[in-house]
Amino acid sequence: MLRLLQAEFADVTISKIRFLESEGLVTPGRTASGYRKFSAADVDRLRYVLAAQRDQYLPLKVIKEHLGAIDRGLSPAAAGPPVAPSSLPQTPGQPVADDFGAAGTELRLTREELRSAAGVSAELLGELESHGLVVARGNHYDGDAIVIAKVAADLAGYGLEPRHLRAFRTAADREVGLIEQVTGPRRTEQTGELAALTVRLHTALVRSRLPRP
Amino acid sequence: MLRLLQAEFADVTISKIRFLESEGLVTPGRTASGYRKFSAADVDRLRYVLAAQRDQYLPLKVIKEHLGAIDRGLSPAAAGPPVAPSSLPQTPGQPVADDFGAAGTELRLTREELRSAAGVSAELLGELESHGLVVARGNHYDGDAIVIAKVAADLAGYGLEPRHLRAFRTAADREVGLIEQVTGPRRTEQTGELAALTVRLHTALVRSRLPRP
DNA sequence: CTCAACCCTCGACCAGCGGTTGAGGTCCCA
DNA sequence: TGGGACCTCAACCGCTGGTCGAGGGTTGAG
Repeated sequence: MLRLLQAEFADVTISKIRFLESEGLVTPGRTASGYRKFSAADVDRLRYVLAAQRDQYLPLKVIKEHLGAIDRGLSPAAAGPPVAPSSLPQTPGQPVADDFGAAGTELRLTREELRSAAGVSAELLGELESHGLVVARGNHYDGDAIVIAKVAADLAGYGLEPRHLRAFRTAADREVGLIEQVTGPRRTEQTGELAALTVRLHTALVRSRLPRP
Repeated sequence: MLRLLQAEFADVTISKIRFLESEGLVTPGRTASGYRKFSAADVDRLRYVLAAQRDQYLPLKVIKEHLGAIDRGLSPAAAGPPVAPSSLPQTPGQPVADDFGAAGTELRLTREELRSAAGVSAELLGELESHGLVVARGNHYDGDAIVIAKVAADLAGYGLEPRHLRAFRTAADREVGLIEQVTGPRRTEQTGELAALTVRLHTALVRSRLPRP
């Protein structure tokens, strides 16, 4: 069976297969005396693993998850290729990464810098400020303001204007209030962790309540 | 510009970017005094690199080839996912993390499976249900329920119990209500996009309102 | 029964990737 | 003119994905 796979994958060795087994990617049967006995299904599985490594460069951890998904009757989500650069309208992107750790020095943008970084009109920005969505700290704005302004601009494209977004502000305020009740008003190690958790909770709740596809 | 990318990719650091430059993946301009000066195109390029790493697990060597191909006007060959072994019932995948795209077949877990997947006590799960945080759909639970239950368990470690989390439920309901006002009660292409946007808005708002480090 | 050719396990070791760290120095503007 | 942000370069590091070898059992041909 080793020869069989070697026909297809040049660099497979016994030790590699043993290693893959030790990582839980295959679990061949055993003979009475302890020799491995590979079924056709085991060989298919190995083929899948080796192909995923060679052709998709996937790390074993991810391949293992895929196999797990396949076992449970799902098919692994194959992330498409990222959007090529130099196509400018990048805005509708991934949700913001859940990083609430202590950022280094904060970005300090002037109002004009913020406007151009987010690509929003002065008018929209004004509205966002008057509804308390974007706030300046001593006449400078930080990186979150960029994200907020960009998203607000996108939402405007769906007919949602700043005034419709006030509820988000109050929800966020309440969320932060809750966090501060737990960790106190000063920023600590826990503050970021807690924020990451609550935001995850929020995200999952929203998703779970969306109409089913 | 570092902060700009950090909004999208949590773990980018200055040293990482310098490393990427040393590997020839970006070549930002320099000021007279030797400081790096990143053009919008450079930032796009970095975005591409980081997205490829995070979402496709591509090694830098491969990403570099892709970039080279793009520069020469080609589009990078994206290897499709390998053929699944032993062709089990192929159903579209489980939504990963913050993916609001049209999920295919949902995960369907029994209560007990959910409990063990999330690692929570029957008691906690009961409370979560009675507060409407976790809901069964015809006595099965989906993947979001796992996330919700796990996070709730973590939050319990901070003294936040299910009853403290009701506000999250109502906030999520309102958010979904708003989305449905725009896209209608049926799930469409837009529903997911809009949800991703609002969740991003929420996240950025929370972060912006956290006490400064 | 014996011997060669396999197979097993387990722990030590290893190379490369993808960065991080720190020392030593420059730049710049408040 | 002080301090914070930036520079370079070399050393270091942790993790992944294995390989190697010692020590020992199994199998089948002769």
